[in-house]
Amino acid sequence: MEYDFLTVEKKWRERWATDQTFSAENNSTKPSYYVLDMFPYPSGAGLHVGHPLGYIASDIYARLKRSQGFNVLHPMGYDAFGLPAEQYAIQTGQHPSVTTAQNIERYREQLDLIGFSFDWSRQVNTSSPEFYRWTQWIFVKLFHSWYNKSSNKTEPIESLIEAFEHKGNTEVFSANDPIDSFTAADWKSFDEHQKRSILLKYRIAYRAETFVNWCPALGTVLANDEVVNGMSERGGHPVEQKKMMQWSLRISAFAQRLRDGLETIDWPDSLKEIQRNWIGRSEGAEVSFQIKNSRDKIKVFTTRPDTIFGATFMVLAPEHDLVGSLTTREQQKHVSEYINYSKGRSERERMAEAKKITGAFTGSYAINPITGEEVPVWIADYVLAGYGTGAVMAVPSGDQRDWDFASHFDLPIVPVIEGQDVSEGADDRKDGILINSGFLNGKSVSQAIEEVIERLEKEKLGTRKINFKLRDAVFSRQRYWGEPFPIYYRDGIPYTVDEDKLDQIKLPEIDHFKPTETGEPPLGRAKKWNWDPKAGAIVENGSGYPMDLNTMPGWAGSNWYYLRYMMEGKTEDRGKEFVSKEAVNYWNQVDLYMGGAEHATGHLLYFRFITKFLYDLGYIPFDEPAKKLINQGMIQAEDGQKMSKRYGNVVNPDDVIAEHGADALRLHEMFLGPIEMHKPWNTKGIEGVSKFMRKLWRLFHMGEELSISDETANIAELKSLHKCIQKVSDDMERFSFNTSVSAFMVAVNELTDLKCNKRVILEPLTILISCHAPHITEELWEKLGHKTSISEAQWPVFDQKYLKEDSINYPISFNGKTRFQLQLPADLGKDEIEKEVMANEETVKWLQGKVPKKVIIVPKRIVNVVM
RNA sequence: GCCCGGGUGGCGGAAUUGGUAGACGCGCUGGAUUCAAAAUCCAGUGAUAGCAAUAUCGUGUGGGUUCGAUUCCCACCCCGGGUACCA
Repeated sequence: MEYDFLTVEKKWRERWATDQTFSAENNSTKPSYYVLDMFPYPSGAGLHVGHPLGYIASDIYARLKRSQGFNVLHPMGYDAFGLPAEQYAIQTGQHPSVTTAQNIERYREQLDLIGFSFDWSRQVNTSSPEFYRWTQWIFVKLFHSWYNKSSNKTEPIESLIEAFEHKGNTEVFSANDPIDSFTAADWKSFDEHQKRSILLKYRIAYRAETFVNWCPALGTVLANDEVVNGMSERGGHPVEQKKMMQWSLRISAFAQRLRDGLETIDWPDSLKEIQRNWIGRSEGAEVSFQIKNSRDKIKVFTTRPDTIFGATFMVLAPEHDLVGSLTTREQQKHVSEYINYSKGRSERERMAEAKKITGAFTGSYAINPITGEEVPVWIADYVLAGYGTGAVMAVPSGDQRDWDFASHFDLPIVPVIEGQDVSEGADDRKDGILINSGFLNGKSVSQAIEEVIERLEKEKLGTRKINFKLRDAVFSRQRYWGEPFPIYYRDGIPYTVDEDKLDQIKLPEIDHFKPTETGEPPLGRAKKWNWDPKAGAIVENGSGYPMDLNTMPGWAGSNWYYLRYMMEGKTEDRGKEFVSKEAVNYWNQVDLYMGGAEHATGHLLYFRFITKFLYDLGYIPFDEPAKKLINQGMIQAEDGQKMSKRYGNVVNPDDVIAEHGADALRLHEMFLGPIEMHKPWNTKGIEGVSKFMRKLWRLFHMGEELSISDETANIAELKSLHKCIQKVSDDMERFSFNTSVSAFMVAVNELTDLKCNKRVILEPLTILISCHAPHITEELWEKLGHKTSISEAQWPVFDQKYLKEDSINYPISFNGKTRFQLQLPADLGKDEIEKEVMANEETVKWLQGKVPKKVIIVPKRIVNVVM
């Protein structure tokens, strides 16, 4: 009888479900191991064969760890808030929760077919009130915290208030935007409105008017990582810069720690590099330029303070705060025309026309703090309002953009490094000897940087400064299908709903999911969306304080979901904490996190950020969420194109499973190539793994009957088995699943040739294969008479002694070319081999009495005689 | 432009530390079995020359280090990813 995968797979699918074979225990004496997948967004399209690739790999590893005696947490859930469900709702009028529930059901069916060892009892759904109640709770914590740069950690806002009460804000060193200083007495004289306005500028979750990415087509703001080439990541609509009042998270305060933390985690180098570039650290100095005949100062950031003698003009971003006061009467018209022009250019136009040089002179002059020279102040949109101070000292000899600008507007270009050629363009050399630079002449670049900064700091004209590209993350969205903010407003000041009342803040029912006629977010349509703090309840509009109308972005739930899985039981039963101390102490960090590299600057950064935040406040005992991360590649269509409903090239896993079985699908996906590689789906190849499974099945059977002997094994059989144990164990430990599949294909072929049907060989072989192909091995395991699941079987132990050989064939080569081979006993030492080689008849014949310079012996490989 | 990866048969890919390149699978060729097919099994399969043993060449290109290089170093070409007025 041939292997009947349909019947066998159905049997074990049901058995695993009823026995709850893979549910993890929080009380266990075994060591813990946490294998996590990036949970899917349940879209209407269902899964294609590319989606489960990472899940299969992590499932294999989770099964391996179980066999090795670990208590394994391997959960799954749904990242269910988001735009597609909402857009579908706008089109059809169906509530997003209805379509989301349908999609989840479909996903579950598809996932179950593949035979994953997920602990479904711990499933999470970010859009369920029981879950998002805790997302809201974390937001409340973010709101009631500030970043203390002196202790370099997050602290409760109470410690800031205490500092204000004692010393005002002059000695508080925080990661907030600069605000006016005040004394302890001032603070005490402020009313609540004033105090709260000031505190808002310090909070980790704060509301402020900033330049944000506004997408008119989606009707919402977007975070930087959700914008690709000036277009929205979702839908590809144009995005423009707009100054708006929005919630933001102060992730920039964590920039240095997010960068440093990369050194402590085992993540792919390429991914760490992407995060490093995104965080974008640069060392340099902040320098103040006094404006001539004015009290105003322009602060600039530069990484090259040594070139300050070459700074022949200044450029401000058109949005810079000082533009108004610096513009002289004569230049007024000119400047405002330019500001209007640059406002009218969309982000995309600016990118497309990057080479176009534009700008306007303000009429003012700044005084170079080192040379005392007067330099003109210009505005131009090649200087970004959002980076550094929004102003630069332009050094056209060293910076190409400054050079282009200087050439176009006929401004002076002064070389400041020996040998600099500025006739054709800027000459951006990183080392050399300074010239035309007063007291820096003759110094090297690195020396000059140090001396300028020292001088600036001594004369209080500037400071050493490290700048980061990482911007604070805009956290509010003008959408319906997301977590509502637990925030209400009194006199325009945000207040949080009390922690114990958060379960009141559920998404309100509304009749349409579009923005209101007055341009408010969809929640503006809710008839009952006011808060009564005394009653602790949502009340009819007009009878309480208005609630915030925004919702949180898609990544709000996904940045902490991994902690929720640590709690036992269904979401609604998981107690009064987002995660218990006992659970988080037992499971600790994620040991293996599997997911796509496309989340490098989004989810994977926020995930690390929120972990550091919760660590600072003492809720969790670690400040990096995942020790090891593996990025699975993408499976493309056979022509290398992306698999998508749009291109009609989707291969459905259900169809593959119906034809070849789930185990064949699993083996085949692993066999396609290294896990992290992008690769096209190959239909032909699956025949190979189907053939392999039939061979495996036949190894246990004689005709229809199970045919297993209790004889002891011979050397050849033991050698075959132990070769396989060694290779498969090594390969799986380094996540090389394609070669581990090869290894047991080799073993099955060898044992078939040896006509081996011995229990002592086949039983451990089955365990080796069980992680990759769980259904067939479970069936064989039961046929062998075992009462427990194969996932509880112990991983076989490798024994070197079975691989030892009696003799080794040494290829003998002279000057790198092989001449002949010599059979020698395997246990000879290097000296003995050399003696044998030199005494050998053929060697003597070849040497003709000459003495070789050296004889190089590489054990088991080759003997090289060098003349 | 800058920063990371990578380039091996007809194809997907092995080669873990510098040590017999091409494991394993697909495809292809020939054979066995069969009325026939499917399935299965056996043999072959980097290129060139040869009946063969064998020889020569061969890991993007050119050079270098080494007894020995897919692996290390230098220069270049090509492909993939990230990022981009970041001062």
